[in-house]
This record gives sequence, structure tokens and C-alpha cells, in this order.
Amino acid sequence: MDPYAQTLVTVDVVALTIRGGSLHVLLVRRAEPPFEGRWALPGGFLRTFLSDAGPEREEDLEAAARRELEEETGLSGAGPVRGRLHLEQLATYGAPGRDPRGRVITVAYLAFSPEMPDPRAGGDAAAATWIAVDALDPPLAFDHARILDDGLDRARSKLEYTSLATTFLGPEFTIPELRAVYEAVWSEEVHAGNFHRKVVSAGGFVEPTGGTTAGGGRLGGPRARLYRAGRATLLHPPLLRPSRDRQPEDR
Amino acid sequence: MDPYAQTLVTVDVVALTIRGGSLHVLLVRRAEPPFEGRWALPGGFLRTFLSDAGPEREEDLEAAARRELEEETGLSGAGPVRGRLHLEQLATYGAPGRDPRGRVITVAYLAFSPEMPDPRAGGDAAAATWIAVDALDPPLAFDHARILDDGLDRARSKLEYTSLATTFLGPEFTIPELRAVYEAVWSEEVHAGNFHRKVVSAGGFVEPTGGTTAGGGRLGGPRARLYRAGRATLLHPPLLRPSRDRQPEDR
DNA sequence: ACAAAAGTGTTGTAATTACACCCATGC
DNA sequence: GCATGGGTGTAATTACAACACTTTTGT
Repeated sequence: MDPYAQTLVTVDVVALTIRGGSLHVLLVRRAEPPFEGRWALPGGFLRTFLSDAGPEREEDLEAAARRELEEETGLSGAGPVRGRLHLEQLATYGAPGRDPRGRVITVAYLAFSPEMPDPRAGGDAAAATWIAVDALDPPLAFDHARILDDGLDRARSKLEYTSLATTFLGPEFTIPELRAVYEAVWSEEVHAGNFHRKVVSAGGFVEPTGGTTAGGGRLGGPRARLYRAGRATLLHPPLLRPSRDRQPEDR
Repeated sequence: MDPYAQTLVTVDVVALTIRGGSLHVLLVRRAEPPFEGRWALPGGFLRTFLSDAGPEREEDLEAAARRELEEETGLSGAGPVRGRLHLEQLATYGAPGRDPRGRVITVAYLAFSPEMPDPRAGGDAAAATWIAVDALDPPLAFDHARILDDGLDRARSKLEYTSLATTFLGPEFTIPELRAVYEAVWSEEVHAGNFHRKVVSAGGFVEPTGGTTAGGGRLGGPRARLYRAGRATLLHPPLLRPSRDRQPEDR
């Protein structure tokens, strides 16, 4: 038998949210080598136990991703997110040499959540922050820049043909707020009038609550009607963004 | 520190091809427990080595998938496929208890290839076969039925908005042959006239070679023109399959 | 001759875009 | 008043589905 080395499995998360109208990603500052002091995606080793503990004590991959998020930010099923957290598997990265500590396979997850306060207390979480994705200058640790890019690509294309944009918003929202999500993720302006019509006429994307905004905040204009997310998950037909130079992306 | 158990990483492949007009998947019959005698996706453990061997001796995930395919079928970069093999990562499966031998994380890949002969010689490969996906009655080993379903879903939707259907065909093909690929993967009839027009007018999907078929084989009809795959990878606009029914909603 | 199949024409309908426009609201 | 912005109207363009049709081949 060949000399096999231990393979380590980590679960990392590309958590995206919208703060102040622009797209932010959750990053943590590494406290120890390798890449000490550099920004990295939140994540950690998959918890496994000795086999006699039984399968029920093991941790599912998605559960591990959820735990990491919770540990870093309190972004759990409870709390302010209240079930409005979208979590999906992104891809798995296992190139040799991507982690100097050994052979590490990383299963990356992608998360969308409504606007969140800064992560405050909570152990190592002191170093976690939301950072605007277009204000990211220092290089990320490991191959996390690549993973983040893949996550952004996936987010951009998922907004085209799914109703997932609503997971960036609270339980009630206006069409202009929904449009702001698209503009933040796509980094492109979306035509207000046509967007409104397309969204409300796409069956099951949004449904009106009957209420309107209370005014305030904005400079002027009438009060916008309130909507909640509909039951549809897939958009027929999709919302295509104006730029045609999309890269091939999964699903 | 918690009692951590060894985590094992396998790479499995959902290899699809079209034989005799219907979609087939490559399966191997397991020679040992667990699930002895059952059909399973081809795959195996990721090769890792002691760390002093250096990263260059480690095996990338995609390389592992390619090696598995080659070992089982000779479906390599050389051979009859000659660079016409499409391979992409599908998803990673790590639910506790999915493998009775321990904690196993499986990175699944999805492969498309032109029509291949039956895998013949080659060690363990004696038990490998192409099986029509709609003639699959006995349950697959592990959670491979789920993985296969995910791969089929991915294949079906990838044909809508990418030009990957051509990877099921040889270097030259006719539009009706390309249509047969769509019909086999989607299990639906595609309107011949409209399909032809859409495909040849979609920029970069196919380009004519100038030749035509030599006749023979078919029952009648004129000779079809030959095409080769174009440079485009994404289809603008996509080919939507008819069965994608809309979400039910009020007006 | 006949049937099967490749490829083209045509037409009504739906979706998309790009405008203009009305009007409620904040300053 | 006046700018801002939500929401609607409308027309030109494009994409699409369904159908008929012509032509070329094998039997």
C-alpha cells in the first residue's frame, strides 16, 4: 500500500449580504499562521468522531457551514435572520499545495442573508467583518480569492433565473429595494420601470401585502407598495442582465 | 481535543454518453462489500501521499476523476475520445452514515463523452458497463442514485444554455444528430424545423464544414449537412425545453 | 410511387427594450 | 415650486411555436 497521508476536510462559506446598497462578503482575519493577519473566508474543519459514536453524532456538510456562520456572526436560523438565510453548496477545492499544512479538501458553501449588523461578540468572531466586495484590496488567504470569485459568479447568475434575490431582504420589501439587490450584485443599473413590470408579472416571484412604505428617508416620490416573497423558486422567463459576457457557471 | 476519526475522500464520476439514441450512464458492479454485487458509480479514493513527497506528487480532484474513468473504460484524453471528453465538478456528498465503512466525503464529477464501445479489458473493469438510464431497476450502492439524479438534472439544464451537447458527438455531426442528443437527454421530442433554425442561427454554436452525410442507414430524406462545434460555450438566447412549465399564479 | 426526413417560409403571439408620461411626496 | 422617484402606457423590435411546404433520398 502506498504511504497515504491524512486528508483534512474543511467547510468554508462565502456569505454575502447587502449593506448600504453595496454587496458585502463576510471575512475573518486569521489569527495564526499560515496567512496570519490576512483576510479569509470563515470556515473550519469538519467535525468527525470515532466511528463508535455512531452516525448520529457526525456533522453534515451543510450543518458544518451553518455552524461556522453561527460561530462567527450569530447568523443562525434564529436571531434577526429568522429563517431567511439561503445556503447552498458552491464547489469543492482540492488542488495539491493549496494549504501548506497538508492535503486539505475544502467544501465551499454560498450564503445569502438580509442586511446584518456588524458581528460583535463571540470568541474568535472579534475579527469578523462585512467587507464590500469592490473594496477588497489585500489578497485573501489560501485560494479564497478564487472561491470568492466563484461564489460571486454563482450569485450573479442565480439572480437571473431564480427568485433568490428576495433572500437578501426582510420579510417585506418594495420593488425598488428588490431592484437595488440586483444592482448591487450585478454592479449594473437596471431599468426601473421595466424591472417593476417584469417582477410583478412573473408568476409567484412576489405577492403584494397591501401595505405601502411609511415614507421618510428618501428624497421624494410616492410611497412604494410592499411585497413579500412568493412561492416560485424558478423564474419563467428569467431576468437577463444587460451584459452579455457572462462566464459559464454551474446550474 | 475531540476524538477525531479519519475522513476519507473519494472521487466518483457520473459519466454519460448516448448509445443507440438513448442516454447511458457508466456503472461498475461492486466486487466487495459493502453493497457487494450492486451497481455503483465508478470512483475511488483520492490519492494522497506523505507530505514530504511534495505537492507535485499529489493528485488534483479532477485528475482523480479522469484517472477513474480511464481505469474503468480507457476513456482517456487519448483513445477514441480524442479530447472530446467534458468533465466538470458536480457536487460533494458528505452526509453521516452514507458509507458504512466510516466518514466518507465524495466529490462527484459529471462527464459527457461521444458514443463509446463497451468497456472490455483492464483489470477490475470487466464489471463496467454502459446502462440506459431509463432501464435502471436495481437500486444503486450507497447514495449513488441521488448523485446520478443530480447529474442528470445538471446535464438537462446545461444543454439549455451551453453548447455542451456537442461533446456527446464526434468532431463532425449533423443537426439531426445534435437534436437526437437533446431528445435523449431531455426524454422529449424536439421540433425538428425550429431546432434546426435556432441552432444554426445561434452564433458560434455550430459551424458548417461544407460536407454532407454519405447517405445510407436512414430510411429516406435528403443528405444532411455536416457541422463541427463552434467556439461559443454559452448560448444566447438559451434553448428552452418545452416541458419547463410555468409556475401557477394569478394572472 | 411512396414514405421518411432535411431544411425553409410564414404567421400569430409573447417577451424585451426604450421611450414618454402621470402623479405622490419631501424639501 | 421643484426635484425625486414609483408606477404605468405605448410602440418598435426581436424571439418563439406551430404549421405548411419543398426537396431529396431509400425502398
